[in-house]
Amino acid sequence: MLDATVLEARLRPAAVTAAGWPALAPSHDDGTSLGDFLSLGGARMNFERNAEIFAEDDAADYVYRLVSGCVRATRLFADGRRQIGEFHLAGDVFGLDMGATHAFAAEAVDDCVVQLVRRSALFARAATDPELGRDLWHHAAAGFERARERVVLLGRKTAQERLAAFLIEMDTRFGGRGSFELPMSRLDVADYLGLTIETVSRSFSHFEHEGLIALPQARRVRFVNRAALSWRSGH
Amino acid sequence: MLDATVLEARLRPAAVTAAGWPALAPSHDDGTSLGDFLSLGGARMNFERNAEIFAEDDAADYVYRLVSGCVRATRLFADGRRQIGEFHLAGDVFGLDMGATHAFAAEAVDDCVVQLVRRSALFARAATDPELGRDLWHHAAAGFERARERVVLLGRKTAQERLAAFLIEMDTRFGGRGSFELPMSRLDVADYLGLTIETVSRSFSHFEHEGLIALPQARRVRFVNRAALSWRSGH
DNA sequence: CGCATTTTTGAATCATATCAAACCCTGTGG
DNA sequence: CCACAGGGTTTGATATGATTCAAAAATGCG
Repeated sequence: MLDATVLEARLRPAAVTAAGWPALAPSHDDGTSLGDFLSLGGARMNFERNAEIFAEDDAADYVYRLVSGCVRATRLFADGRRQIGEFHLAGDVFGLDMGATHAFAAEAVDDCVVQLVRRSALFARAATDPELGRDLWHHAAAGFERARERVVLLGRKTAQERLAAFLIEMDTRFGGRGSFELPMSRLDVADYLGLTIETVSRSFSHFEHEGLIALPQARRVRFVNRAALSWRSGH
Repeated sequence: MLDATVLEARLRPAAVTAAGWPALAPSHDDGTSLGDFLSLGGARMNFERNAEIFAEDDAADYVYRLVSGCVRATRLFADGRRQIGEFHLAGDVFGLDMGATHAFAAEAVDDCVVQLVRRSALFARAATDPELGRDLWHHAAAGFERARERVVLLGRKTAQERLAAFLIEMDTRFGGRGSFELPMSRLDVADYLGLTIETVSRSFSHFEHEGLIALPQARRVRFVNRAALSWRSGH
């Protein structure tokens, strides 16, 4: 739990330049007063593996911050096809839709702890707090940039390029140590990358046989040749 | 490339065409003070068909508003693959990236008139104008929502579903009259939908033969059975 | 008109999906 | 300690939607 002192430290007054809305290093985690707003004011809730946090078309009255665990944003077709829009990891703020209802459902990939506040409270505060307003823009703009990169990935990359890009993204988000545990199943990865579970599994095996990664367990990934993997991602 | 010097050169009176921008239906544009800010303060520039407005990795110092014409946001791979991130139509604001450089290039699909202001001017104003701050959020959030829908389209829809969704999107943006002229080539459509030009052409022909659309000319589309087309889009 | 560009159509090929089955964990209970 | 069960993962064989290669037909333009 954050106390007021930690909050002060995170507000980073030095970041405000003459321009007013400086370009911050893009990151999944806002690490800004938006996150702090959620951290401090938010009620806490637990969700177990596969629990629905909110459904598509649910009223978008709350904004969420993931304290721990992993969440997937999903869109389900009538015929069973599924697309995962994004994965959220600890620290990420999600559920902040523009319309009155959520455009994607949110489900717990594993056991999750989230904090939530009313969207109206956030907007009310933003009306008087210019820094929070700037952070809201940052949050939306960062989401936009990630989504555009995914458009490129899904529109033009091969199965192996998609998986390589995914592994590098996950490594980066887990700290860039080149070794991490995936919280999601192969099926989740497939629905994130616009592929089938079999193609994802085959691509994993392919990278392992090629010596780009090691897979001590199915969900445990260790980079053996990061440069080659990065090359394979198609940049 | 568009550095400040080149910009100055291009801003000479010759480049500034005659009066008042036409009252075009704002498609993606918010129609808010963000658009107004660009409309009122912006210098005007013309670009002819296929001209580059800015390149990928160019400094993102300017924000643009399309007065007339159509612009494509493109990402080019080293091996020639291309993905179009979005099409911008009259009224749209574009080029407002979060980072220091543009993540996509912008090119004129047909002859275009754009207005532009320095991003720093926009941000400076946003620091003191809460309404403009809110509009910036709106702009980014709307872009985010569109990009997410495209993730679903590219990740899970068939070629025909993609084209149907595209035609409905274009019709909506052109006023929803069920009859419109596409400004872009089949190749542009293909690179927008993550397909090849042949597959796009075949899908057009298929819809025509099925009686869903009429194609008096290749780029002139008239809806014959909108409901069926909408159904085909996979929603 | 004649030439370049764009679009359409056809045939062959390929990457990925689909169908099917085996494998491998990990927890449970005899 | 082993048998078993169930979810998750991998692998194999085949099918298919989209791509690629090729060429004809429109379209537009000087």
